[in-house]
Amino acid sequence: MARGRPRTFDRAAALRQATMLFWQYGYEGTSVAELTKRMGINAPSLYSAFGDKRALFDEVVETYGRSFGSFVAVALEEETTAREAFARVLREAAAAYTDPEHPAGCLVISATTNVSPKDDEVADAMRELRRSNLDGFRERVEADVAAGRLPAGTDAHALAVYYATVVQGMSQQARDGASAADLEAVAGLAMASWPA
Amino acid sequence: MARGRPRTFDRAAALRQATMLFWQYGYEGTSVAELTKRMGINAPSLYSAFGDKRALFDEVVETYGRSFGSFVAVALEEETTAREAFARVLREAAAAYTDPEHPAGCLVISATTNVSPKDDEVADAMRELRRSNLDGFRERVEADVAAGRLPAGTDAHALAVYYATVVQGMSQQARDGASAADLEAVAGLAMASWPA
DNA sequence: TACCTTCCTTAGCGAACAGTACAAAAAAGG
DNA sequence: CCTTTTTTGTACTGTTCGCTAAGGAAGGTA
Repeated sequence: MARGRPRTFDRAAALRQATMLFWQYGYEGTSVAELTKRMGINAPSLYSAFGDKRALFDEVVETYGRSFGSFVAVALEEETTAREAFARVLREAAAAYTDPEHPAGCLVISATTNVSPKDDEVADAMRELRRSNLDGFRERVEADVAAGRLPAGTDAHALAVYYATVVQGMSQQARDGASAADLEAVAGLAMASWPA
Repeated sequence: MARGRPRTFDRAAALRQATMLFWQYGYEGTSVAELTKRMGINAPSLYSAFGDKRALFDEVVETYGRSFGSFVAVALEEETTAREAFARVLREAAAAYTDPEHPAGCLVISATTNVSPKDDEVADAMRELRRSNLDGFRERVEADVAAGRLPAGTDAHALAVYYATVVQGMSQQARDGASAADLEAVAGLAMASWPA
C-alpha cells in the first residue's frame, strides 16, 4: 500500500503552523502565500493535502476545538455544580487566552470578526460554532435548575449570554495585551454576578 | 472664493455611507470598489476628497467617536457616581449596539480585529483608542475612590478591565445577533459585580 | 466671451489575491 | 526494468486589490 511518491512534509505539523497564522491574523488576514511560507511547502502541496484555503481553515477549526478549545466543554462536564463549572471556564480562559505559546485570545471568537461579503459563509459557520457554545452554557445552567441547585425562576438564557459575553470580552482583552492576572481578576468579578 | 468646478456629491453623506461599510465589514473587509459604489462616486473623487483608504477610515473613526461612540464619555462625565455612570454606559451600549439603523456592535471594537500584517498600523491605532477608553474607565473609578464613594482599597484597574471586557463582549454578542433585551440582561448582571 | 481652476469619467497601472497546468521526481507494483 | 501513482517545484492563470494618469466637463472670474 501507499502507492506513489510519499509526501516529504509533516501534515500535522503543517496544520499546526496554519493554525497559528489563522489564529493571529484571522481567515482573510492570512494569505495563501503566508501559509505556504510558514508551513514550509509550495502552493500545490497545500492544495493537494488540504483542498483549498476554506477547507484548510475548517480543518484548523476542527483540530482547534479538540485541543486548545476543549477546556470549555470539559469544565462544563466535569464540575459538579454549574457555578464551579463557569468559574473554572473563566479561570482557564484567563490562562489559555494569554498563553505565550500561541496567539492571544480564541480563534473561534476572533478569526472571522471582519470578513468581506464574499466570505460571509465562513463567518456564518463560526457564528454557528459560537451559538452552539452558548447553547452549552444555557444547558449547563438548566441542568442545575432542574437539579435544584439554582432557583426555579433562574433565567438560564440570560446567564448563558452573560458568561458568553465575558468570555468573548476576555478574548479581545487578551488580544489587546491584557495579562493573565488582569483576566483572572475579570473572572473573579464576573463570578460575583452568580445568582445567590 | 470657491474657485473651480464644485463637487457634485455630499461629502458628509458619502462619509456616512463609508462609515456604515467599515462598521459592518471592517477595515480590510471593505474594498475601495465597494466604498465608491456605496458612496455613489468614482475612485478619483474618493481619493481627491478623502486622501486614501486609510485617511478615509481615520476620518470615519473620528466622526464615529463624536457621534455614535460619544455616549460612553458623556455618561462617565454626567453621572454623579461611578456606579451610575457604568450602569448607564452598559444600558446605553445595549441599545446602541443593537440599533437597527446601523450595523451591530461598536466600530472601534470590531473593525480591525483581524487584519493582515501589512495593516497592523491601523490595528495598533484602534487598539490605542480602546486603551484610552480603558483609561477613562479607570479614572472614573479612581475619582470615586478619591471622593470616598468607593473603598480606599478598590482595584480601579481591575474594575476598569472588567467593564471594558463586558462592553467588548456585548459588541460581539450584538454582532452575533443578540437582542437589546439580551444585552440589557447582561448589563444588569454585570452591575451585580459592583463593589459593595 | 475667454480663461482658470477644480471635479468627473474613462481607462488602466503594478502588486497581491486564490488557485492550477505541467512535467520532473520518487516511491510501489508488476 | 518498466509502468503506475502520487508529490514535488516552477511558472503561470484570471481576478481583485489600492491607487492614479489623462483629458473632457462645469463652474467662477475677468
